[in-house]
Amino acid sequence: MKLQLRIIMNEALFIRNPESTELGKNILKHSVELIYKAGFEAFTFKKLAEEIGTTEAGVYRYFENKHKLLVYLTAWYWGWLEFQISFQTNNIKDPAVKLKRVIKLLATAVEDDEETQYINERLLHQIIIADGSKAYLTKQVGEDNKQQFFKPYKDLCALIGNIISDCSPKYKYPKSLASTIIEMAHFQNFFMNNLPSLTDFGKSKEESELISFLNDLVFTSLKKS
Amino acid sequence: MKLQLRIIMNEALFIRNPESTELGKNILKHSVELIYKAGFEAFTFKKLAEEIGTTEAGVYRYFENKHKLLVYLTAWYWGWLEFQISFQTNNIKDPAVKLKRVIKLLATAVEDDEETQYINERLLHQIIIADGSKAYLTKQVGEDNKQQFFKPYKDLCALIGNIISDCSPKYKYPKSLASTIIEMAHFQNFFMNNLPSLTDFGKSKEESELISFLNDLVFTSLKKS
DNA sequence: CTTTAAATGATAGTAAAACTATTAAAAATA
DNA sequence: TATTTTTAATAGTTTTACTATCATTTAAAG
Repeated sequence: MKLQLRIIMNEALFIRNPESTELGKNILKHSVELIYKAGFEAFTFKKLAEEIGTTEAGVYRYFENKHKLLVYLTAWYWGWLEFQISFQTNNIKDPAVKLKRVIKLLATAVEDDEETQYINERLLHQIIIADGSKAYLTKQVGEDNKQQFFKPYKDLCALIGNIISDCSPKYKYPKSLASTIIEMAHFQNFFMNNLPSLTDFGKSKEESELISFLNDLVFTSLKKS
Repeated sequence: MKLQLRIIMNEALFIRNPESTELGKNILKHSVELIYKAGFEAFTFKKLAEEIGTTEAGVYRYFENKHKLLVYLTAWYWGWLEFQISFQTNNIKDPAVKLKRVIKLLATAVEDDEETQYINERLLHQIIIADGSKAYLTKQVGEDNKQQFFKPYKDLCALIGNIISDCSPKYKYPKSLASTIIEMAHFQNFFMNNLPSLTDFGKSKEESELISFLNDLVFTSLKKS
C-alpha cells in the first residue's frame, strides 16, 4: 500500500499551486534546500531559479514574493506536524502520556518523510527553527492573519492546548503554555546549537535534555493545578 | 542631581560611535522611531537619512548595515534592561521576591526613560518584541557571537538564571528557564496583540495576565525542586 | 586666533534584489 | 487542424544596499 499525504494549502498563499506542476514541486524542493543552506535573508528568487534551471519570472508565477513562500513553507510544516502528532498519539487514552509524546515530537529532529518526495522534512524542520518566527514577526501580521495564513499554526496550538486541558482541566493558561512549548522546542534548540550559554544543555547538545526540560516545565505546571 | 546613564557598547558594532556626535544620536533616535513605525523589513538607510535630513552615505559612516544597527539597538536594550533590573531589585533579600520583580519588569511596557534623550525606551521595547530575535536568527549568528555581540543578552540571562538558582538550588534548568521567560515575556505579548488565539489573554489584552502566567510557570517549576 | 584635523554634505556611481511587462513556445481543447 | 489557454524565456524597471570622491563646515589643538 502506498499512500500519499496531501496537505490542503490556503489558496491565497500562492499565485499558482506549486503542487500541481513539476516546476512548482521543484520550487518547493529547492527552496527548502536553499533556505536551509543560505538562510532566509540571503535566499533570493534569482538564486532559486538558477538552482532549478528556470528564470526568476518563472518563480514569481508561483509565489508573489519570498515572504509568501516562507509563510507557505511554515504553514505546510505545521500542517504536516499536526498530522504526525494526530497519527502518533492516536489511541493514547491518558492525556499525560499523549502530551509527553507531543513534546517529544516537537523537540525531536525529524527524519525525511518518504511520503512527500518534494519536501525534505528534516531540512524544513531546521528552517522552522531558524526562520519560522519570521513568518509572523512582521508588520503585515494582521492582514496575513485575516487571510488565515497562520491557521495551521493556530490549529496545532489549539490541539496541544486541548491536551493540556485534558490533563489539568483547572489549569488557567493552556493556550499560552501550548505556544510556549512549541516556541521553546525550537528556540532552545537554536540556542543549544548557536548560543549555548543561554541553555543548560549547551555542552552535551542533547535533544533528550531539551525534552526533559520541556517535560519538567509542563508537568510541574500541570501537577499543581 | 542629574545623572546620565551610559551603556558601554561593543566597538565592533559600529564604524563611528553614534553616541559621540549629534548626527549619531539622531541616527539612533530616528532609527528607533522608523523601525517602530515601518518594521525592520521596510526600514532602509535611505528612508532614515531622509527623515534626519542627511544622506545615505552619512548613515553608512556610523553603521555598516541595518543588521548591525539592529544588533546595536538590541544590545543597548538588554544593557539598559539589566541595569533597570539590578537597580530595581537591589537590596531585595528574598530571591523569590526578586524573581517576581524581574518577571514584572520583563513583561511590563516600559515608559520612556528621561535619562537618555536620544533613545525612546518605550518604542525600543516594542521593537525588541517584534524584531529582537531577528538579531540572532541569522546565518552569521556564530561569527556575531564570537565578536560578543550578544553579551548583554547573555549577561541578562545569566543574571536571571542566578536568581532562579538562588530560589531553588536544585532546579536543573536555570539558564533555559531564564531564556524562556525572557523570550516568552516578549512572544506572548506579541501573540496577545497580534495572534490572540495563541494565548489565554487575547481577550483582555492585559499585561497583568501575562505576568501571572509567567509567575505561575516559573514558581510551580521551582517549588517542586 | 589660526592651523589642522575631524565630521558632514553633496553628488555620483555600482551591484544586486525585487518585481513587471512583453513576446515566444508549448499544451490543451474545440 | 485551428484556436485558445497555459507556460516559458527575455528583457526590462525600480528599489535597496553599498562605495567613492571631494568640497565644506565644525571642532580642537597649538
